[in-house]
Amino acid sequence: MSDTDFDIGTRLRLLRQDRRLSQRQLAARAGVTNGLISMIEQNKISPSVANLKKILDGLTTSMVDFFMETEEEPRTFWAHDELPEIRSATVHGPEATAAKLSLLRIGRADRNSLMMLHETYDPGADTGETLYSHEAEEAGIVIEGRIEITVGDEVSELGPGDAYIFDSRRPHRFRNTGDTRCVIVSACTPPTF
Amino acid sequence: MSDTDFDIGTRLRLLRQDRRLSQRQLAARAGVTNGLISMIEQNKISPSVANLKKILDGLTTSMVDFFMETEEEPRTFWAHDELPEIRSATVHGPEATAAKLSLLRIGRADRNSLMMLHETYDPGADTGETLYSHEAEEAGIVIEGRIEITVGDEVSELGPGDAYIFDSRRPHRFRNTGDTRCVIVSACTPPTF
DNA sequence: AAATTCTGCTCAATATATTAATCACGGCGA
DNA sequence: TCGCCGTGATTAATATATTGAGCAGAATTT
Repeated sequence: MSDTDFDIGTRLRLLRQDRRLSQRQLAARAGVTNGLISMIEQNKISPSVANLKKILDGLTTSMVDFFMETEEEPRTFWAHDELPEIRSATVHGPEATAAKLSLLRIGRADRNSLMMLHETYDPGADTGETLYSHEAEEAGIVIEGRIEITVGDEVSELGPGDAYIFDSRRPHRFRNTGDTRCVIVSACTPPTF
Repeated sequence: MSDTDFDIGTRLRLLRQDRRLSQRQLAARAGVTNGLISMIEQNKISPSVANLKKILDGLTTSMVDFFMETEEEPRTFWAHDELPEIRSATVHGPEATAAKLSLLRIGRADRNSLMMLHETYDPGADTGETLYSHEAEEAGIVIEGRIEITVGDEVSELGPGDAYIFDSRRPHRFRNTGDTRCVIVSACTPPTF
């Protein structure tokens, strides 16, 4: 809820009004219906990129230009709920209970040479064996709860204040085997995942 | 068919493979299903911008960066079927017969100070009264067929070789009243529509 | 080899976007 | 005031995207 809904609607509306076009006029140019444009401008729907492109063509604007202004400029400070979530998927555990895993990202692969994550593991959450990525190192420290971490053939359960550091190419897995949620703060460099 | 379908699929696939992620891994990160990613990579569907954003977040890539490489660099030459179409909508005439109007664009408002159009009016096609846009001038010459042009209170029917030039702020309308299609080549500056 | 676990792709069911038509509101002219 | 045409918003019907499960093939392990 923090990231997926950036305001396409008003951006489009402003652009259209700048061109002095009504929704119907733009619709005719783009080859879509006016209702669609109305919905989009109210952020009631998320248009397909194909249709968005049609509309932008009608405004003689490119995708890049459109998202350029939507795009946030390089920032320094972020409120917690502004942090983009990477793994929002609900991982289904072996039991019926679905375990959740949340990764909030600080820094971006294409802008920074360092990336941090605020990781929250609900009881039962499990990353599964992950691939070895490019040359990278990652480290972290447990803030709250307990977590079982496997790196290569080493296994350890860490609690608040405990920490880890390893080469990302070694296969690794994080599992919350307890019944209380676990919070970790980690960092990696370079942020190539 | 020339413009709306730029190749998002392979661009996404390349990006994913560069990150050494499988479709499922990426899907988990993005919070969507692997099937969806498969479809998108094959260009079988056009994803919603919301879902594309989710996926790009999973790849720690921004919309701008994504479309940047999709974007064509400044070009000089264009094949006819590469020209982007502005007004692809089928305008329904008063009769049951739907009249078509096609505008192919040469040059872009955000890059050029001059824009040209290759306009094709099927029999019955009609632009309707258009708004007066910003300060601009437009001119054109008829290549094929005949067209009735209204500018302000002046009306004239032009044939092959005939031409026009006027201030865009004056209300204007183009109508093909004949039974054969009409082709016009026009130019305007600045291209603010 | 057989079993296991990947990979990406496909299909029916479902959710969502898109259309086409209509609505209510406001401005404008008779 | 009445009707007419413009605007943007809304609705039910339709088309499309998305899900969730299952498929076959390739690579690894036993």
